[in-house]
Formats: sequence, C-alpha cells, structure tokens
Amino acid sequence: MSDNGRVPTNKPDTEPAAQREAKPTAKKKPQVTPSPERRRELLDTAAEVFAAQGYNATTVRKIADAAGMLAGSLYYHFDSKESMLDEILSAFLTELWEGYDAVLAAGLGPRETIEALVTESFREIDRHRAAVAIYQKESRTLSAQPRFHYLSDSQQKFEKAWLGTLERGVAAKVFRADLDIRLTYRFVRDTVWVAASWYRPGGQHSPDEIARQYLSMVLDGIALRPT
Amino acid sequence: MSDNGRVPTNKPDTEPAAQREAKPTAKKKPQVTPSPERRRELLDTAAEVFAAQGYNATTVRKIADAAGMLAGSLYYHFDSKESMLDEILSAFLTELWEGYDAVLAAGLGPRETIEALVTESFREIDRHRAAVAIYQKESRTLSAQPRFHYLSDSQQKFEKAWLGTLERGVAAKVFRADLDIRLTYRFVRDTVWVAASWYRPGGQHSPDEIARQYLSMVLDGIALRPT
DNA sequence: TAACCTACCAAACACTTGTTAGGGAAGTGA
DNA sequence: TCACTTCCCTAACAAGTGTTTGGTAGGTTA
Repeated sequence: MSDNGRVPTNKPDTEPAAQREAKPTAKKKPQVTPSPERRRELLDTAAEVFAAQGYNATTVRKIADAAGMLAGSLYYHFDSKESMLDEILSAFLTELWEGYDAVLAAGLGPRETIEALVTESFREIDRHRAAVAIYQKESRTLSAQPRFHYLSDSQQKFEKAWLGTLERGVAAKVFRADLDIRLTYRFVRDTVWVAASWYRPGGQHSPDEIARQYLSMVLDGIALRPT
Repeated sequence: MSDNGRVPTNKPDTEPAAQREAKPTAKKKPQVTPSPERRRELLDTAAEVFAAQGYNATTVRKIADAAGMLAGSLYYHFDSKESMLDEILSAFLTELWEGYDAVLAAGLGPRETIEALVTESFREIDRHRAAVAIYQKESRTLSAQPRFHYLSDSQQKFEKAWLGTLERGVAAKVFRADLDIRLTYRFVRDTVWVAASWYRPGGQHSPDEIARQYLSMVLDGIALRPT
C-alpha cells in the first residue's frame, strides 16, 4: 500500500486487558463487557462509512445512524471515534501480515514472490475493501500521531519486503536492471492498492483473476510485441 | 485520474461577472474588488494545506494561519471554504484539458497518444501537485454535490479519451488483445495519477524522466525477457 | 421476587466549526 | 485635506462536533 510498515502492535491484546483489570489509574470505561460480536458488527458498518465519506467527514452520528442507534450509544462499545479507526486499521494490518509473512517465508524465487504478494494483496482488498480504502486515504496524515505510529512501522516493513524482492530479481536477471528500482517499487505497490478505490466484491472478475491480469501487465507490459 | 470527466464549466468567467454586476438578487459580496494576484497566492497556500491534511480536516483557521492572517480575513477574498476548493480544482482541470485536448487533436497513433498523455499528465502533476492530490482524495465524494458535478463530467471525458485510445491500439495490433480493456484503462490511469501522492518537485527525476520510465514499465513490463 | 447485566436512549456538556458584521489602518487620487 | 479603496482585524454568531452522565427496558441468574 502507499504508506505502511511493521506488523501492528497487538492492539487486540492490550485493550481487553485494560477492560479486565480496570486499574484505578485508568480514568474511563467501568466494568462493562460489550460483546465482541456486536463490536465487530459496529466496526464493519463504521468502516463502510469511513471509507465512503472519509474519516474526518464522518460524524459519530452518521455511524450511529448506519448502525440504527444513537450517537451516545456507540460509547458503550468504544471509548472514542479514534479508537474505532484504530481497531479497524490494526485488525486489517494484522491479517495482511499473516498472509505476507507466509509468502515471504515460503522461500520462493523473486518473480514467484512478487506474484504471490500481488495475489495475496488482491485477496486482502477483497476481504477488507473498506479498511484498505481508509488506509489509503488517511494513513499519510495518521502516521504522524503517536497512536498510529504502527502505520509507519508497517510501511517500512512493507517497503523492505517488496524492494528486497525486486532487488533479488534484478540480481537474478529476472527483472530489468535499467529501471530506477524505487520507482519500480512505487509503481507496483500503487497499481495494486489503488484498486481498492474501484474494486467491488462480486464484480465481473474475481480477485485472483484481477491479480492475474495485473501481474501480466506489470511483468510483460501492455504493448503487443512481434513474435 | 481516478475520477474525472468533462472540461470544467468556465468558473473563472462566471465569478468575476457576479462581482462586477452585483445584482440586487445576489445576496452576498458587496462591491469589493480583491486583487487576483492575492487570491492566487491564498489559493496556493490553501491548496497545500488541503493536500496535506485533507479538505474536511482543514479548518479555515489553519489556512489563515498558513497565510499569516486571521480566519475571518479570508472572507474578504472568498465567500466560502468550499469555493476555495472549487476554484483550485476547476483551475487545475482547465489547464489539464488544455494539454490533453492539444494531444488528442494532434492525430497521433494510439501508442504515441498514450505516450503523450502520460507525459502530459506527469507535467501537470509537477505543476499542480497539490491540486492533483486533493482531486485524488476528494473527487469521489465531491462529485455527488451539484456544485462539483463538473468533476464527473471531466471523469467521463477522461475515460472516453483513454479508453478510446486503448481500443484503437488493440485494433491496430499495437496493444495486447488478451487483457480486459477496462482493467487496462484503470491500470494505466491509476499508475499515473497516484504518483501525485509521493512526487515532490525538485526531486531526483524530472517529470519527463518519470514519464519515460513509467511508460517503459507499462508498455514493456518489468520482467527481463530473453533476447 | 430480587439482584444483576447487557445494550441502548435522552439530554446535555464544552468545544470547534464556517461565517458574518463592524470596524480601522494604510495607501491613492483629487 | 477629504473621500475612497484595499486588506486585514476583533468579536461574535449559530450550527455541528465528540463525548459524558444518568437513566431504563429486557433478559438472565439465584
């Protein structure tokens, strides 16, 4: 994606902890225990609204509307609008890196690694369309905030994985050596992730088919060459 | 770009008109005449802030800060935050279409047309980086508003030009016929315009050099093929 | 029945938002 | 000197913002 890095700090762990203990130093959230299923539901609708309107343009009242409740009621489940965003993004990144790490650990050749990463990316777009769209729009500004520093971490790890693979490919003479490698990296990265802005699940092509055609274009180009 | 269409309605003309006449039916803006140069200056700083923070996250007070004045003072030059955005985007689109129309009228072959359009696009990104970034982030949501309907118009015209050229190229056997043409369109379109998110003028590569390498990747792919 | 918990509502809070109204200082032209 | 214009400031406005507080209906457990 256009701005990413380390595998996210395991938010899903730190937060339930805060709920369980309810230390006297922690100011908010008494010992209520909202169900995780309902939280997931609400996060999904929140993600849709964020993706459609943009995070800042989305009011908590709009989210509540979409969820069929009043604004204040959201605060039974979450302690702020920001932490909804946080949970949406970190959940997405956690799952993304599960897939990526598996690919990177498989010991494939450079070309096959790129193919697997692209395919995996389109599958993530398919599964987390809203989260990816939010990430695309907001990550640049968010990563300045300490709370969302894990976005920068992820971005760095992301760049290392892709750039490294491309460099391996150049060394192994499977990728062209006459291109600026960082330009190539941004090219491949962006072409994949912008797709989240137009992709709709259940469309004409499956994620794997889109990945196949994208890879064909990126690797071999769109020009017809004489046989 | 990712969401575009017709050449913008000539805003630059309708508005000075409204100022000159000052009809009794027009509610606001008395007969003051702010200098166009100062307006341009302020629009440039506003565009930078919009691009950096996002339109909705940008308060008029932040713009005023960046311009070294107070929020209310902006309303001497503009009648709303929204009309600043309007002017930024329509000025950009006007210039963009000047370049595009010249290319399309030149009667080039399909491949040469794509090359010229891509090169022109990177030059526009170089000149209107902020406006392009704003356009990328906000056009999807804005085009729903009647005021910004010219964004949809531009998007349609844009798609027609690029898709038509690609189809001509397939018919002329200079582009591959085995790809989904709409996928190809989005691929080429997005690869070009996302560049606005990372491009900084005065960087390592000139716009023309970036265009050259991008074209090389898009047309011939990044894979090294046996000679 | 009583106690308790979950999930929401009703109503307000302090603050920020875009915008406006009434100036006033500095310059220009007569 | 006077009138006028340009450009900004001060101070406020109403609406909308995220968030909190104190409930309460309905279910579950004892």
